[in-house]
Amino acid sequence: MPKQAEHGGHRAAPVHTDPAQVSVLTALSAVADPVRLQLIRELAGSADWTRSCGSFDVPVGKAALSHHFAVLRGAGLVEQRDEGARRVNRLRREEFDARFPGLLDLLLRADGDTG
Amino acid sequence: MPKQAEHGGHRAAPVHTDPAQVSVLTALSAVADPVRLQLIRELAGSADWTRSCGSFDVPVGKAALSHHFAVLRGAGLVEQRDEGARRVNRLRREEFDARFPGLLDLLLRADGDTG
DNA sequence: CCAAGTGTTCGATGGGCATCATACAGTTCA
DNA sequence: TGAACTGTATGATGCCCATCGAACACTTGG
Repeated sequence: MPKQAEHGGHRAAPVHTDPAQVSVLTALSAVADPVRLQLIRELAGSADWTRSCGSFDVPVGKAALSHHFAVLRGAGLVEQRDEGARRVNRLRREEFDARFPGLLDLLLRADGDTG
Repeated sequence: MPKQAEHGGHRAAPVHTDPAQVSVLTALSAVADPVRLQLIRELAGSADWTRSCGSFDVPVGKAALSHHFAVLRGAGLVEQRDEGARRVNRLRREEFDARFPGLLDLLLRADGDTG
């Protein structure tokens, strides 16, 4: 039978930050990076909990990728959950938008230019 | 009589960038800095063309300050005009807001925390 | 005409961050 | 059980950027 992550599981759960207690500067710095911007946009185009970390088309190695997701978590932008061997993601739309109204919309609508 | 900056003046006019052709990443990077954020906020609290570059209460030398204003110009956030020996500033509220709706409001309203 | 004030430019410096390669820890499946 | 896969942790590296000091250009007022 597939293991169900009983009694917490053996893996270290990802540390999350409540968007409510994220500073403006932290949020802006998190978002002012081409790779992370791409991650956010790609994530926004997918249903919640359907994208594992490795499933993003990003020109960096997996170590850097892991780092970027940590930054996004620290900015309250992304929530992660372990699902077997994979770690799946969810964009914290409403919570983040409550803290920084309009910012997420801006990133997702801004003419697609990332340069 | 006071000299009126006739026929263009001898000083190099500041180079401006139209907000309409500023990339999202450029705008975010410009704004994701504590000193520049403070400049924007202070500038937003003053009437247009009333603040010279040196009049801001910022913990950096004048060389760095000059650099920061250049970045803000390059992001389409600030317009500058020479007025005698001083260079006075104006926040390009409407133009910038037309390109990045809500971003400026976000910076100015975001709970005053800059950390 | 000279001194004081304002701002830019230049070169150098330091720190932070993005990245990588490697090693490691869990998970899945044959 | 062992090989393949997914992601994290660590140390090293390189680069970008914020900062500074100093020199320079221009303006203003004595």
